[in-house]
Amino acid sequence: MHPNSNQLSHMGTNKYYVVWKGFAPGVYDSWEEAEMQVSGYPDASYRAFKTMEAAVEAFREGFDKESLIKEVAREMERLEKEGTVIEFDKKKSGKADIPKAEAPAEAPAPAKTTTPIEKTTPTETTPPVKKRVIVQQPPPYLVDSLAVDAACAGNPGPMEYRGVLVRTGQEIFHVGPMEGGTNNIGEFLAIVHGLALQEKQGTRLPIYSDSVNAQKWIRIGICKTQLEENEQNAPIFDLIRRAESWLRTHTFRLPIYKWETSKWGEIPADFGRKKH
RNA sequence: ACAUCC
DNA sequence: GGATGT
Ligand SMILES: [Mg+2]
Ligand SMILES: [Mg+2]
Repeated sequence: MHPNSNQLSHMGTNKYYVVWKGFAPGVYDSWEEAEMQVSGYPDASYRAFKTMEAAVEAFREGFDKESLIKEVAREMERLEKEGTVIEFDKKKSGKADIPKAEAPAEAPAPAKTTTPIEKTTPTETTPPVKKRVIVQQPPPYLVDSLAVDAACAGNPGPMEYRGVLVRTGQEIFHVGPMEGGTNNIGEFLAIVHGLALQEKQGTRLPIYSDSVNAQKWIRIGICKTQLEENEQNAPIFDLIRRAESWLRTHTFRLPIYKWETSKWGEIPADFGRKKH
């Protein structure tokens, strides 16, 4: 469901758009602005509000309350259908066999409110009267960074990986699909590719990966996969050897950080094809 | 258990 | 539900 941007296109829009998860979370007063922050962002979270006050308040909550409520409602319905009895009584409960209900989903912790960011320095092209960005939270991660991720259709299965600029979502590299890889091989190769490419380009963006496993393999300089080589996946093993060799023969390194998926949502390089 | 991939 | 990994 997308807010409609067509109607009343003249004389400025009257809605306010909260972006909780997007390239630059904040409150925007035009769908065009908001859309730039959410389109192409995995699991983007955003909603339109009628007034700036409502929007700012909702943004400060740190998450989309509306969708959380709907989630909880769906869960209640599901439990009801299963015949699960939810017990709201306090400590004292003499009743013997009441099936235990799952704890209701907890509200995510509100985004940490750190110092308000200075507005992106207005250029001459910025409309002077009306600020377009009403509220802007600095994201908890480094925006000047490269995000990498891998995917495979089955594990093992056809494997691919890519890297994107966190700031813009722009894809910097994309390899595959290649037959018969594992998730972990892909996550490993993605990081090495990010390092090698940046050395070649002369850039030094820190790298985000959501794979603790791959980060460890980078540290030890070895792809410790248990997958066995065969004819089908030979090209992947070729790549692995090249990657390990690169790590051995180059001292060039960059900070590699854990992308905290549970707090920040899917890494921007995600392929967005998980179930659910 | 944690982190991922389907 | 199943696989890859520490
Ligand atoms: Mg990943
Ligand atoms: Mg992913």
